[in-house]
Amino acid sequence: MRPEPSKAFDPGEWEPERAGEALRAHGCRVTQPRVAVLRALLEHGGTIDALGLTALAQRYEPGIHEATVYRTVNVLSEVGIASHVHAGHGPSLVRLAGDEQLVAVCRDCGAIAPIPEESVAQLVESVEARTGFLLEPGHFALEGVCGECSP
Amino acid sequence: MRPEPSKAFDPGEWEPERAGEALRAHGCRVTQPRVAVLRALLEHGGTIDALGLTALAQRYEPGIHEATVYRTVNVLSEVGIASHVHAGHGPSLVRLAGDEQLVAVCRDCGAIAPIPEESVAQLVESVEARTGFLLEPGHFALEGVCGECSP
DNA sequence: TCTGTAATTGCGAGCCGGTCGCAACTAGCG
DNA sequence: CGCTAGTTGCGACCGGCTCGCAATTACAGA
Repeated sequence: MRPEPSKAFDPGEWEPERAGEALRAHGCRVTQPRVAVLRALLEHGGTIDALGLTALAQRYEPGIHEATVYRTVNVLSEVGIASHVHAGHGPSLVRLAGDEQLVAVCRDCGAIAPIPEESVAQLVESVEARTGFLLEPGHFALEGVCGECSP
Repeated sequence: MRPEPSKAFDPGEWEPERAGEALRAHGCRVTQPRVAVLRALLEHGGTIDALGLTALAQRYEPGIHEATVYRTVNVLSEVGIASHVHAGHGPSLVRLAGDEQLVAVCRDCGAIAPIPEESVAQLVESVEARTGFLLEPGHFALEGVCGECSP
């Protein structure tokens, strides 16, 4: 799910150990559920919704509760390890910091496609030049219909 | 989308009578609740959420139910009279067709800026060519920081 | 290593925007 | 004017997410 080898995110970036330090540095405890969520994010390596993330995290922490995943994601965001993306419709998405990228979500099937870096740069630049707005492409998603869902 | 991007939207465009024709042309009935919602949209003249729209519509059709407003908005969208926008968290917004444009919302002050038509076209084209995704600008909003909120 | 204690978790209830099924109502054709 | 299928009102329901609370647990300090 991660087609950009050039600017590729290095998963080692947030190996549990380093992430643990980041957490402690913010006065947060390093708990098993949190590590499980982190590992799930590392394993998945891309953008994922809370439900999927919970499912993945179950592998490392079988009893982990959905609410805990939500809380953990918030903590990870505050600490700068992860960030959440609000997709127009449907659930919001999570990904590791450093893997931030503008994505498009299919309104019919929910498929997620990364937007080519070049198109993003073009947009950001052009919008800033003309409106003064500095877009934050990592924090929102575009909506549309994917190739498979459109006739 | 409509041919006149430079000019402001003319509310007269969707006077109940013309809207009625559009509805009938799609095999839909012109009912009092629908007219009430339409008048509320005309009266308000901008983007509004379903709750606010319901409140406004009550003036013309006192007993109108929230579910009816949602359904009506969907119908109006299908017929091309209105469209809905997803902006970040919170409820989605409705506006009259013709008032459509991709907008950016400032994450700090909530300011809304229209994105230049040209930048949008560029983005849509480039994304479609490279990912097969057909974006639907006007149905979602971009997020960023406006000129005044960023130093 | 053991202990105290405050952060964290699991759990279920709850909130909120939005949708659905169904019986009653009504637009509008004939 | 009567028929009938599209609509409405209503309440139950759904999915995403948050909250309150008792039980659990990380980890600083003894």
